[in-house]
Amino acid sequence: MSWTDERVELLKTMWAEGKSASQIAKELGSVTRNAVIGKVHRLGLSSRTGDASAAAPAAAETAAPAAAPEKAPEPAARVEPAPAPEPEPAAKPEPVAAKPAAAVPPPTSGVSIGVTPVALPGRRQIVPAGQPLPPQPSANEISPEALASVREVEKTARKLSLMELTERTCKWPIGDPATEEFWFCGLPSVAGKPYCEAHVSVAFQPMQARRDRRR
DNA sequence: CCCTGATTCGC
DNA sequence: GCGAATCAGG
Repeated sequence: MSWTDERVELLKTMWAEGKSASQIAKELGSVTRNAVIGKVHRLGLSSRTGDASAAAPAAAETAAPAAAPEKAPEPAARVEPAPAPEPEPAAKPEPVAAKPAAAVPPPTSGVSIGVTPVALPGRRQIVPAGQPLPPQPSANEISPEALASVREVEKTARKLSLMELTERTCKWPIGDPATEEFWFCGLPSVAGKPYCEAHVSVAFQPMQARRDRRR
């Protein structure tokens, strides 16, 4: 495929929104990030001046490709890009589940039939900061053995922050989101899944096994 | 290692 | 004009 007018327009838009060359390449398809960068330069919009308002959302997109604000009205042309508000997990009142909506809860689609996601840690409802924490995966949902083995694996977690998550890192939350003791597993994720081997095994369980364990 | 954008240069 | 290869950096 080549640089049709529409594709160029898309490129311009996305670039202005602050998306990375690789993201743009992925969305356009049939082009590499190199091609995108090359085009960007030839178009002379490399300095990314058009509009800095959307620069921040782009970062979050790496971890949560779900939905990002497409455009925000910018009153006046800003010369300096607005500094990106850095989401500090422990400082943010919001629960983890609010942001990586696509990351934390197990995917409801793309999962093979007969397998169902189990209750996850941070995901209940909106829990105000300072409130009692949502329980970690409870023992009645996950077998003691599996739980123990996961705890072991978690000792080797990479302890990534929200911003450090990529498509290939395990997005399982570990610890208390309201404190410094919070991070994401970060170990290599299983291809196509949001979690590493260990966490996939607790997140996705055969319906049969799960039913049998219920009280 | 994962990723970023910038540059070069043969096509 | 195009984009792979490469560079420089986080």
